This record gives sequence, structure tokens and C-alpha cells, in this order.
Amino acid sequence: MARPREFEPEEALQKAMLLFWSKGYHDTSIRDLTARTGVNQYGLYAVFKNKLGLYLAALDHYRDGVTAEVLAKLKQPGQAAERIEAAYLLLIARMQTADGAVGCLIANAAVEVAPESDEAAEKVQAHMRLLRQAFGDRLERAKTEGQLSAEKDSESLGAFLATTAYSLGFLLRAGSDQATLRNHIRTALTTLT
Amino acid sequence: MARPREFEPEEALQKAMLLFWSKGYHDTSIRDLTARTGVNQYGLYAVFKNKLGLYLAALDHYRDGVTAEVLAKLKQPGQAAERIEAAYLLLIARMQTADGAVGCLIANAAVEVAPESDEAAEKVQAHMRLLRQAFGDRLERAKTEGQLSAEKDSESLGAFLATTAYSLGFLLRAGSDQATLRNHIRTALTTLT
DNA sequence: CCCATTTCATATCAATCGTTATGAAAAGAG
DNA sequence: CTCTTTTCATAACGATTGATATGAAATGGG
Repeated sequence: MARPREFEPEEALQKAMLLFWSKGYHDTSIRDLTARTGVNQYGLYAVFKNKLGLYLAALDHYRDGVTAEVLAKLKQPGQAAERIEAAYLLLIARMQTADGAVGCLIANAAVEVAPESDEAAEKVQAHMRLLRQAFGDRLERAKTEGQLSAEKDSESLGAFLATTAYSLGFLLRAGSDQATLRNHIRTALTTLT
Repeated sequence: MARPREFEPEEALQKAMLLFWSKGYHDTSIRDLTARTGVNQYGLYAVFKNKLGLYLAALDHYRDGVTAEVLAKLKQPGQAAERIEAAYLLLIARMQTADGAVGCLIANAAVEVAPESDEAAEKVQAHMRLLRQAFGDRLERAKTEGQLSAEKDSESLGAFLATTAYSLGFLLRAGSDQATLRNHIRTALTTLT
């Protein structure tokens, strides 16, 4: 009983996320977003309310896509250290898009947007909790499987490994080469032994 | 033989740096900068050429101030691990200004500005080299003083410790508490043993 | 087939952006 | 004192920003 929408919100969100991911929040304009998504301004505002709303939705979309995939890799069976390394390597692959070495969208948001938006800050905090929990759980499991010393504090080590994930995003966006990234992963993993 | 300047470029640069540090590059306008520095637009443009020029000068000023002080602390005599920790703690103190937990200006620049400015990217890279070298040198010295196993790769460990400094900046800007920062330092230092 | 409703494609809005131009003010040189 | 030069304090510039308004186009219900 009304004109149908000509775009898929999920597709538009994916494309918008890629643009925010690459250029950041402030340097991405609404017109940039309409050009990239192919969606007119009316459509974007109708679905996502405003620019910040679209950005916040992109943060959620990142968590549900990239982060979920990486954490799934983390949870696969096997040696904990190997799975953690595999998760890091997958993350590195995902942080290089068609737009270049864009890093971690959440880490970028923490630097650029969180200080001025409580909602963005909360999403960053939630993402950090998610990663801390996931790495911490993985280490707890490693303990029960006899892969990690019972004397290790899996919570604090989990927090360290979570931060390491964001560090990889920073290194990548800062233009580091693969050898530097590999070295950082290797060194970080020595904290488990 | 002409009207004298009514402001001190160094003072203005310091104030401008603090504002860029807190709000980032894009969200800081020329008018914000004139208000904060007390310098009229003509003066800023005359000395720093344009907004990007002022920002790049702020990056240098950060290196010559904050970074130099932290690396001086790193080079003080004593146990390497203790000096590194002291340097990290000093860095954390410096990354909390009157404007809040602003993190590391260079890390912020890497995320927000480096992808769109070759000059900013080069300054970020140079800063990363500076930190890598400083930590690497400190570890080499620790080896000669018998504080670090000769089997350790001080270059790769130095790179890791340098990245850890930027990680602290990220954690701080992302709103982490002091306990999280201390934990990250403590865990990172276990890579030396 | 027509009407109510929603989206589409633009046009437009005031505000702000980085940058530059303008004229008064302030200094030393002659 | 006058002239030249540079800075100061603003005004102004065109461009772009996020957001909204406008009318045509497209659907399903009656």
C-alpha cells in the first residue's frame, strides 16, 4: 500500500561500514555514504535516523560479522596457542579490505569517536568486554585441557590478549608490514608459557 | 621596522597540540584553535602555513616533549624491566591531560590522519622507529649488564615493547581503568623473562 | 481505476569548514 | 614626523557539512 524500498538495509549497512572503516567517522560525509551505498539520503535517514545512528549500526555490524567470525575461529578445538594465533591471523586478513589496511573498526572508533559520543564509547567498552571474555574463556578451557598452567590468571591474560587484537589493528593501520605483525603475535603468545 | 608578533609560537603550538590531542584532527577547527591558543588566524597561518602544517608541527612537538621525556626515563640506569615499567607509568601519566584521558597523540594520528596524509604517515612511522630503537637499545644494554638472556632477540622484543606503549594509549583513550593498564604492563613485561 | 501512503530523486536549508582579503594598529628607519 | 613593513582583528570567500523539504513515482487496498 506504499512504494517499496529499493535497497536492502543490510547491504547498505555493509557498504557504509566499509567506508567508515576506511575513512573514519568525521571524514566520511553523508554524500560519500549515499554514493558508496547507492541509497538516497532519505533512505539512510529513514532507516538509521542520522549519521551517528548509521555509524553505531556499523559498529554492531562489525561485531556481528568480523568479530563473530574471529571469535568462532578462536573457539575451535585444538591447542589454545594455535587457535589464538589462527584467530589473530584471520583478524589481520579481515582488517585488510579493498580500501586498504583499515585496521580494527572498534579501535578506530575508540580513538576517533568514543571521546565525543557516549553511545559509541559504550559500544567500544562492550566490544572490549566481549573480547576479554572470549580470550579469558579460551584460556580457562586451555587449563582444563592441560594446555595452560593452573597458576596463570586467565582473566588478566585474556585481557592482555584482547588488547593485543586491537594492537594488531593499530599496527596495520599505521602501515606496519606483515613481519612486524607476525612478530607481535609471536611475542604476545610467549606470555602463555 | 614592523609590528611585533604578540604571541609566542612555541606556546601556541603547545596549546594547539593539547587541543588536537584531545579532539583529534578533523573535529578540531581553525576557530577552535584560535580560541584555545589566543592567536588570530593570520598568526597561525603565517607561522604554520595551514591547519595540516600546525598539526604536523604538533606531532613533532609531542615527540620532542612527551616522548623525549619518556625515553629519557627509559634510559636511566637500573634494572631494565624496572626502567621500562617506569617509562610506561610516566607515559600513562602524560597521556592524561586537563582535557581527560587523551591517549597517545601519535597513535591517534596513525588511526585518524595517517591514511590520508603522507606527511602524517611518515611522522608516525618515524616515531615508531624511534620507539623501537629506544626499547631495542635498552634491551641490548640489559644484555651486557646481565639482566636479559643473550638468547632473546632484543630487536623483536623492542618492537613489541614499543607497540605496547601505543597499546597503553589506546586503552587509556578507550576508557580503561588504571588496573587494566597496570595489568597490561605487567603481562607485557613477562616477555622479558 | 483511483486514492492514500511511502520512497525516490533532488533541491534547499542554515551552519560551519579552511582559507584569504581588508583596513587599522604598531613598530623601526630615515 | 613620515614612510614602510608586518601583525592584529575581522570580514568575507566559496565549498561543504548534516539535515530537511519538495514534488514526482510507485505500490496495494478499496
